[in-house]
Amino acid sequence: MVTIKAIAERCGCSPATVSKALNGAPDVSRAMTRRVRAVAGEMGYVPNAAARTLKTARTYSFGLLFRENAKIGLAHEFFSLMLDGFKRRAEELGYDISFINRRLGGQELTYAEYVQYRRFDGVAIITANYEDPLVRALAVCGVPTVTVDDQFDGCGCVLSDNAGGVRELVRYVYEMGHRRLAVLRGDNNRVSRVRWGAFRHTCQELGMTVPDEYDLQGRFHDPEGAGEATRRLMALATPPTCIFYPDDISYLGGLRAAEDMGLCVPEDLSAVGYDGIGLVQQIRPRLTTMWQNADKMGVETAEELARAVKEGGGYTPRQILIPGELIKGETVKKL
Amino acid sequence: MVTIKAIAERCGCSPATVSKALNGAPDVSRAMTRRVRAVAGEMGYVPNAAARTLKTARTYSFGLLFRENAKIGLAHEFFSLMLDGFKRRAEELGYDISFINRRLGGQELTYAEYVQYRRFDGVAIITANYEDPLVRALAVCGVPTVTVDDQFDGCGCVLSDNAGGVRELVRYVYEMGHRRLAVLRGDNNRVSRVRWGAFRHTCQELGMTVPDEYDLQGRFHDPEGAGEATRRLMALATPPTCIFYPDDISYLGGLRAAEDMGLCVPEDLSAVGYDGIGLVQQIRPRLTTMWQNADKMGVETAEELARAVKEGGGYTPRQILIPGELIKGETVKKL
DNA sequence: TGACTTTACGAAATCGTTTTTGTAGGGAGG
DNA sequence: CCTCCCTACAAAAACGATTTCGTAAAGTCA
Repeated sequence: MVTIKAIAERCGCSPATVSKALNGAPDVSRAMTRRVRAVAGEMGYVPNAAARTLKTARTYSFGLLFRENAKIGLAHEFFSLMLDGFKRRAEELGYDISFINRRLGGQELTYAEYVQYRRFDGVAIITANYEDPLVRALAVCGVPTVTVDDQFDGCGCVLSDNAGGVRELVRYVYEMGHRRLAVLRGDNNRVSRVRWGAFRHTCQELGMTVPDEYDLQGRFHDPEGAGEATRRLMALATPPTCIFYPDDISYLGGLRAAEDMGLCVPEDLSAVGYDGIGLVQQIRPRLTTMWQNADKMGVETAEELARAVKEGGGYTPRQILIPGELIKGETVKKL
Repeated sequence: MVTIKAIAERCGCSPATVSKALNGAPDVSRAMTRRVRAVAGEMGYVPNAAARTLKTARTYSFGLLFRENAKIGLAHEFFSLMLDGFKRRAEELGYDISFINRRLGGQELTYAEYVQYRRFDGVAIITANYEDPLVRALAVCGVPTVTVDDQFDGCGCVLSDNAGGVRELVRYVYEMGHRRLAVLRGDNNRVSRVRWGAFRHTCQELGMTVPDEYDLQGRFHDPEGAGEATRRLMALATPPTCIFYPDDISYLGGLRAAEDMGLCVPEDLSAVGYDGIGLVQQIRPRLTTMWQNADKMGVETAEELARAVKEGGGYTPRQILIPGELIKGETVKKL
């Protein structure tokens, strides 16, 4: 491992000068700078991150808590794309990414302790169980933090415009002539509550009442549950004309259940999803859904976090709302 | 930030003793060890990774090159699950994960240089463009490395049993009575070549000849291309009875194309995929395909890498073959 | 009791940088 | 000529841990 000291010897100067030359300090002559850099290059010098961090207390890396304890972790296109965007933009901004862990040697740390151990410049929480005390403790432990899908004091946050998305979906379905809308809710978390609130509110605005039997508690990414719910809804004396599924994947379960009952989408039953999963758009009938700009959410997370790091104590957290985009597919029939 | 020195003062002992007590060195009395640990606990001491690494030259972290420059990066269930398995197992084994980057300050490094900069204990290359000289240079730069889907000198590697998988698929289709099999190949890389070779070989074994017009060059994860190929195949004077798609996602394009031509799967056309994507299994007709154990591939990658690190110079690279599992769906008709 | 070993701790060097504080030497200005 | 101020470099002190070596004190044994 070639060090700064080795370069100094070869150049006949001091390690201090080498360091400054490599970092482009102003108090090194142009000639010396050139010489040092040339020698460093030909000796194959690569700095040592640990030494640099020890001295400067900066790591230029972000700690990432990603879908911690989620049923579906990476294996969901929406979150994968978000991570992709986050990583790409963070690297462009000069930060690299490490996963936050809880293990150190034999013992178990809290997230906050691990972050302190690694001296991350910032922390991104890309969806987690925000009820978890350990997660809450991490968010407020003093290290610049940006969360996705929920909001904490002092932290920036990036949110999908769920209320706006649902409103647009409901209005579209209404304009297509539907008046009997059923909704299957996702897990009982913030996102789900916001969407449900927007659904009820928009229905009311448009003069539609949602009977209790049209309003079912379900889960995200649960095709089986969605199938079951669909069977119940379509067995009602007056079934809904359109079902709002919590997400595109759940819709697939609904579709299967409907087909099993001999019902065709959209002829006998209209349906909308949420997410805009690319893979689901490949299948027929093309799903009408609200596409979420996952990549942009990831990108904004990185940018906001970089901002928080740069501004330090003077940082005022922002709340960034990312709009979706209505995909008018083939699953909502004109009545 | 509470340091070892602060603890030492509070305990009335030297930093050396604190360090040794915390690390459970044998030459510290039980009483002192207890005292130091208690004080460290109540002062909220967390070690400093940078200082430790600087001194010990170990990081206990793996660098990860993941789907670098791939069209579909994280957003593919197969690779996501692999990453999930890798991360989980690596953490269990005491390593944490950082993405390999190429940026350092203003300048651009090679992968190998970045790995040296961060002093990773090991490197996992979870699929990359292995033709890329930078990737090849990384694999042989001296740091313990495990690759997925390709093999390099001195590196461990984890491979999906593509040959076995294809063989099993072909045999199954043969047993179902099919004799006119067409194949759409994926991108021209190692995986694709292995699969194609196994396809040709098994067909020959079973006494089937594959005419040129049944053997098409395509790409992975390309529904549009697969649709186009399907149209060409089904427009032939004697079309195939079964199409082998390069993967489950491509199959979706084929299915759409077939439906557009008024053909039903599997009544008019049988089809098999590859991967066993969970989402695709949700749609009807259920795809017959070869499920790849992505999670296990990730797990084995972590274990092999940990082994390589532990054994150091004495490590003899192993090649780990992960078998898949035939999913008998509904897309291959009994003839 | 004297010699030797063991136990338990401390001093100090070290890892590779960065950064502060000097300090020569040369040029400018009076 | 003297002073002052740049410029360009060096010396040395950090950063926070680990680790080697040394050494008192205590224990062991003949």
